[in-house]
Amino acid sequence: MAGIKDVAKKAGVSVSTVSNVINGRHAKMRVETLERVQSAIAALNYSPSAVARQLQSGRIKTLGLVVPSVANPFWGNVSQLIEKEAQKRGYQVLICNAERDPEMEAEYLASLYDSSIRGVILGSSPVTFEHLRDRAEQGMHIAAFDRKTKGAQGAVSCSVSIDQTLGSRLATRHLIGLGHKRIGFISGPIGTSSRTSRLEGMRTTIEKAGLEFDEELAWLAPNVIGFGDSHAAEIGRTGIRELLTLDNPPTAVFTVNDMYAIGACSGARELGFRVPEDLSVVGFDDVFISKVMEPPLTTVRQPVEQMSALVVAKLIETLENDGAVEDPHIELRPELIVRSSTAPPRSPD
Amino acid sequence: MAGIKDVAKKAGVSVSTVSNVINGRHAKMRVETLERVQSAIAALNYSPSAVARQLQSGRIKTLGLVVPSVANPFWGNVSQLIEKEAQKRGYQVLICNAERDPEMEAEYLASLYDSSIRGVILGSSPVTFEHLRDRAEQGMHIAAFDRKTKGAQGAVSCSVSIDQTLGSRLATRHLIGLGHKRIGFISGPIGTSSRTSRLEGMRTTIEKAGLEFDEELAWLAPNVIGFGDSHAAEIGRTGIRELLTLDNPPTAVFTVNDMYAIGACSGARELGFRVPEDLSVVGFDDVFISKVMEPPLTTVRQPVEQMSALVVAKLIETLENDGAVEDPHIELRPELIVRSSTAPPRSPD
DNA sequence: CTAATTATGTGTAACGTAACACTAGCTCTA
DNA sequence: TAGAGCTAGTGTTACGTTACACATAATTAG
Repeated sequence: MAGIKDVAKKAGVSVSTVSNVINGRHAKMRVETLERVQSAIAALNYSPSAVARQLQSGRIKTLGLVVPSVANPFWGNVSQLIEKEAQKRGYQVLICNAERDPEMEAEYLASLYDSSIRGVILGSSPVTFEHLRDRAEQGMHIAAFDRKTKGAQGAVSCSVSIDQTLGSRLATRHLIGLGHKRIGFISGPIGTSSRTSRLEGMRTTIEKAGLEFDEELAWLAPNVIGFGDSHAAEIGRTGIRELLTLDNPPTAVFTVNDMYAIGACSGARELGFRVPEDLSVVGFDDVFISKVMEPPLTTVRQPVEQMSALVVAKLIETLENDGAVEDPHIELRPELIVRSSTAPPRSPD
Repeated sequence: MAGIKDVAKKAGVSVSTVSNVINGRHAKMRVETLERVQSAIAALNYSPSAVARQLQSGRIKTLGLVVPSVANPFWGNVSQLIEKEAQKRGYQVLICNAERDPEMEAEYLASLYDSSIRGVILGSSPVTFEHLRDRAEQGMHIAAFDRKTKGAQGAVSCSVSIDQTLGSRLATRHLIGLGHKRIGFISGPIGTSSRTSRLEGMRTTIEKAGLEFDEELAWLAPNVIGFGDSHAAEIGRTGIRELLTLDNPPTAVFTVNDMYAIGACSGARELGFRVPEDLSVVGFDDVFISKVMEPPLTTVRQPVEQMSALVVAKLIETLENDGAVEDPHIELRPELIVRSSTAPPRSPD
């Protein structure tokens, strides 16, 4: 309740002086005055209003973070890493769960914009950035996480991602190397850039190996509202059930993230399939649960710590140099982590 | 960049008129004027500054949410539910990962306070609220989630929790009913209200059953920095390893949350113990993974949807009536979900 | 025809802070 | 002793909005 004026009155100085004290500009100030101001601050339990400061200065040290949902452990983890990283640099983070819904994303961006936030990390890798282009033109800087910039020219200021195609190539090669010939693919409603790339990588790897890619084995979740990242495991379960009840079911499956993989393992077991004896499963992300689940999951690891550190660094650099950053688009390499959810197929044809 | 003045100039009206348009007060306005203003707004791509509004009005429709870490799926899920619930009521949510560190909690509260936020949901159930009392006295309203109010008088405005003791009673009784006599307990560094209650509930239930509670079987994680909620499964793994290598190991274990339980299952398997044949495991929370893991986890469910809806309702009510709410402290009942991680002990003594 | 009333806005002071240009009083120097 | 230079501050404006009291013109009532 107490404002800078109250402090000034109490200390018998001008508001400017109080402002100087607050902001550490007491170099040429008599200690006596300094102390009087300080004790007035303490007495009134005064702390400056962040809102007023923002209005005055124009800039806020807050970043927006738009993710599908923090209920998904992958994004929960990433959110935490990003928040920590931003904090190191004196920035706050405002987390938005947009459920991969372009409309919600646009609304969140609008709301962030109105709050004077000009830097946003976007974690949902939508195929198109059209719904965000307006904001970009209004001066928001958007950093894409987990997504290449192709098709987002102009809208995206910087990006950090992994080589998605390499990731699925690693997974697919591993399965082919084990002797699998019919490999399934499970994804949410395709419609994100990273997922499309992962499917593409798998397809070409299979074909390059001289095998046939059966489109029937690529299962894409229907795009049902409220059936998104918060219920990822459910999607995996549904997907594997459909694949395994096919006339000619796959002997292995590659899922677009670990949550789907966990659900797939569960769904397979319900149908009497053992993992990995009857079905090999490869996930993506290397969420911490993958290591402790049964069986421990073979998966493609994304270097999320590094990625998080890089996006916030790049975004802040963009913000503080108003758009001018060298090397704004970074692509890292994923890594295959082989654990126990994959094995040679039971009966090689 | 464009402010209300620019719009006013462009439309040839006063700022007041523009303000009236923005806020829907165009009842007694000529349509012609209204349209002129609207097209000026559209032309300049104007949207009002939330910051300026806040400064002027004093109130912000934003709630703080302090959780241990959204990287923990339980809190990730709760955060999402709370955000959604708040949104329904026109409020935003600012999520803070405080790692159960009282110092970080106090800092976050300070930062929220400076941003004019006066309503905070606290999800870490600290034993004491001393570090937050100052803020409460400055006029912040704190809602405790997952924590009873005992010992927090004055600091906490409202609370929603479950009957923690009942929860652990249900879990313990279930294990005793299966024939277990040596039941272990795994927790993070005790030091949260909910954890203390859960241990107490277990202890008294065991004693009431005429069994002896062996203090050696209550394993509490050391309080290591950076070894908190983000690495919960690791803690469970470490804990069970110590318990199972005891001279007289337990035949069952009750963990303070599902993440620990998952880690415990993993750690047990590493030592050659099968779940549930050689070791029964009961978790707490009923995180979504519990259902799909192998074996599906027996656990105590917290009605998180209901709890989330209730905290935000109570907190907003508190805020809008400035402290006066009827029935501010709500306690719900947890529920035991029996799945496949529990079974009778292998060799009854 | 005058006064009251209605319709349609307008002008200005807040909100709490920071930046910037300013000043009163003193000390030094040539 | 005039003026330059320093010390230790001060006064005012601006940031973008809303609230509230006020103004002007047209319409209506008696």
